[in-house]
Amino acid sequence: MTSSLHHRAIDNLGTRIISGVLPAGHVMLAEQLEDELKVSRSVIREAVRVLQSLGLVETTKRVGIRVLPASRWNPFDAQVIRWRLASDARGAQLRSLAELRAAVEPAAAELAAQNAPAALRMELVDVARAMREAGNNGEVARFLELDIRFHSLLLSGSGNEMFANLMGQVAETLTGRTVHGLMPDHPHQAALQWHEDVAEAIARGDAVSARAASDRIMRRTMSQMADTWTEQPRVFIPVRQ
Amino acid sequence: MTSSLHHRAIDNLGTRIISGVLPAGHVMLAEQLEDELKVSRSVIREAVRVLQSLGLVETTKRVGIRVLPASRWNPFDAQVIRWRLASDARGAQLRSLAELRAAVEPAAAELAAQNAPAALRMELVDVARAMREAGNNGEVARFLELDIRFHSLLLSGSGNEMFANLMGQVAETLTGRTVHGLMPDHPHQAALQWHEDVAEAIARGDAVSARAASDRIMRRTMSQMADTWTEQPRVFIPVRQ
DNA sequence: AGTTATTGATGTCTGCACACATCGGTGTCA
DNA sequence: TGACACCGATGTGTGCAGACATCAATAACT
Repeated sequence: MTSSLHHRAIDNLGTRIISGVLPAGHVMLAEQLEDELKVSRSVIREAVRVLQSLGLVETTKRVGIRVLPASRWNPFDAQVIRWRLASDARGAQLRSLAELRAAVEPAAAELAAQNAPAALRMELVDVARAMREAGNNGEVARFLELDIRFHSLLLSGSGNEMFANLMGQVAETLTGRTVHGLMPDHPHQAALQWHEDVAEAIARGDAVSARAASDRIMRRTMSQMADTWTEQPRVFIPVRQ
Repeated sequence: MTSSLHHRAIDNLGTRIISGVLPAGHVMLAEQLEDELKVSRSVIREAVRVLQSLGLVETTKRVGIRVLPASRWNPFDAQVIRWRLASDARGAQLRSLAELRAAVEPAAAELAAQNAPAALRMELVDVARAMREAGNNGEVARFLELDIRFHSLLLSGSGNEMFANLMGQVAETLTGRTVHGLMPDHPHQAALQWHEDVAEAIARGDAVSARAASDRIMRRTMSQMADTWTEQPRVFIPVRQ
């Protein structure tokens, strides 16, 4: 299960590294981790190997297990994102995800207008119309469900597996926004209209209009959230020489 | 080193899974992999744990190690990308990366104009000017080097670690384009000008112009490459219910 | 200063006990 | 007779313990 010793060891170490409790440069010994987590060597070793593949640690003979700086972490890994969302860097992570989404969704809309399967285009139109209904009726939970489905269909319909992979993060973002009460009970008519515009443009294969409408949604979303993360420190990843 | 038994086991299995030699649904046994790769159980177990975290396999008691479909692979993992570039799906992977880059770079330019450190802005201008010089003189190798640095600085300067993480992939893309002779010895003047436009807009904090100029570069790049991957099959990732 | 020996950590291998999902047999009931 | 629920055998991953191999940082030596 997800609560095997292996997964618990990964989560324990990953949480402590990303939260900063175990800072970059900190060196640990496998043996020390064994009695700290009360597990055997194989559990520690398998966990360390996974953390290594995520860029969280590196192992050196004669030295031990060294924690790597944040610039080495794989920022696209779902688990890394989850750990960051649970840390002090939550705001910065949300901003990064929002910026990525704002960049990707209009491109995905353009591609979906060119490539999406017919069934997906039709469902997109249906979902956009259902969103208006749920939004006008103040059905918050149903609106969230439809909103997630709309944006998932959009990303999936792009035919770009990297775009599609962002479905999970988008769903978490939208859910978080609703749970934290940042969504009005009755979404703005303009936003509802733009969703329908995107769906209909994709349905008729109008890539330019699809991108434009999606871009409007994203710009509005970004400007709404901008003040949430004012003054979140930015992490600049150095350019390797 | 990277040629430890552990890494070789990961590479062996990863290559075979992503190339399709080991198809989705195929079930392997840890013991069988031991004598197939002539390594011990611990090596196999640690390798399988890593492949599991990449979404390439899942393990089930009483069943074995099952290969997962491509829709479960982590498309952002550098190793997965490398394996795909070495497989039949090379064209599709290059297209996905190009589409992602086309979506991200203009957004990165916009953010860099707002957030980049002063030193980075100045270097960006210098690099853009050096690119023109190297391009006009037909110094292909130097131009490639500067091109990589320019786009790396841009992504880094955005202050978004996800954007910055694409530096490696962009470098590989640009290098591949040059190595495969898809780049003219003397880059077009318009492209050189747009690079300077991006740099200068970022230098003066003009986010709108920076995005517009970057967008022109990306649109040109995409239209140049579009015919390279015509008829590459697209992978549609299903929306989870 | 350069070279060699030591040492201590990860890397690799192996045998064992345990947990538990699957499968097939058995018994019960309609 | 047939369908179904139960239950134990089986096989596989999971976790553990101990050993030796390997290699690089450091110390010792020339």
